[in-house]
Amino acid sequence: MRRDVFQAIADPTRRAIILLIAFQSMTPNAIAEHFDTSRQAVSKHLRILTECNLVKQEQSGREIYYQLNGTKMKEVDKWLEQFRKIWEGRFNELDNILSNLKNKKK
Amino acid sequence: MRRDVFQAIADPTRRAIILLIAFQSMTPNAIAEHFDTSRQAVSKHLRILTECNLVKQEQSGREIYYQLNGTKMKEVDKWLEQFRKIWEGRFNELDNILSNLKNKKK
DNA sequence: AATTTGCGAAACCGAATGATTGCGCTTATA
DNA sequence: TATAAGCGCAATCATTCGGTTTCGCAAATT
Repeated sequence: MRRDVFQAIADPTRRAIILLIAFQSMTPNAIAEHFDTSRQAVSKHLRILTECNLVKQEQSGREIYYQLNGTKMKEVDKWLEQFRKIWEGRFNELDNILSNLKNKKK
Repeated sequence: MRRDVFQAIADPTRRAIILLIAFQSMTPNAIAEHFDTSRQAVSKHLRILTECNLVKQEQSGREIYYQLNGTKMKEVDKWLEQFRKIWEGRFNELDNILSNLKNKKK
């Protein structure tokens, strides 16, 4: 069973849950109310999110509050960092320079 | 068939392919040499990456060079942006302040 | 002209995924 | 104390996923 952040955020419902509890921890029931699936389905998502440390839980009586572990999200950002140079246009600029040189040659 | 960036980068092989062609476009055969899977399997991955616009192709005779579309990666970054505040520690600092207040009360 | 090379598409297969349903446990409420 | 509420877990099921194998086609090579 693969359990990494990338697989966790692949599911749209899971991304919605992450967003939902990002700034306020919530119980499974409260989360489930925001979607048209069962509480058990949400519970399963929360288990996956917990298993890859994207989410922490805090028990309070019979209720369990789930909270986002923001730090873990950094992993995705770290991976993305490798490509940031590309989309920030530096490589496009390089392309332009090369094209210009080509054109001058003609 | 869901075809979005998040689902595309969920697979580790696909992430490796993305990294591989990020700075130099490559043919399916050349890519396949870097993994222990068949060219056809790589082709399937490239199809998925193409379908969600993460990858562009350029034909040259019978060879097809695949190239990363860096811009598309921005979508992930954009989604991540929502959480950046959290892991950058501002919320953790808030937590610390609250804990300190609690301790002082005791 | 015959053969090899590079490629995508289709058929197939076992494993994983996401959802539902039924269950049992613990905690709160009547 | 009996009942209800909140939760996780296990079984089940249809669907998707990632891989291989086989095939056909166009472009190179001989």
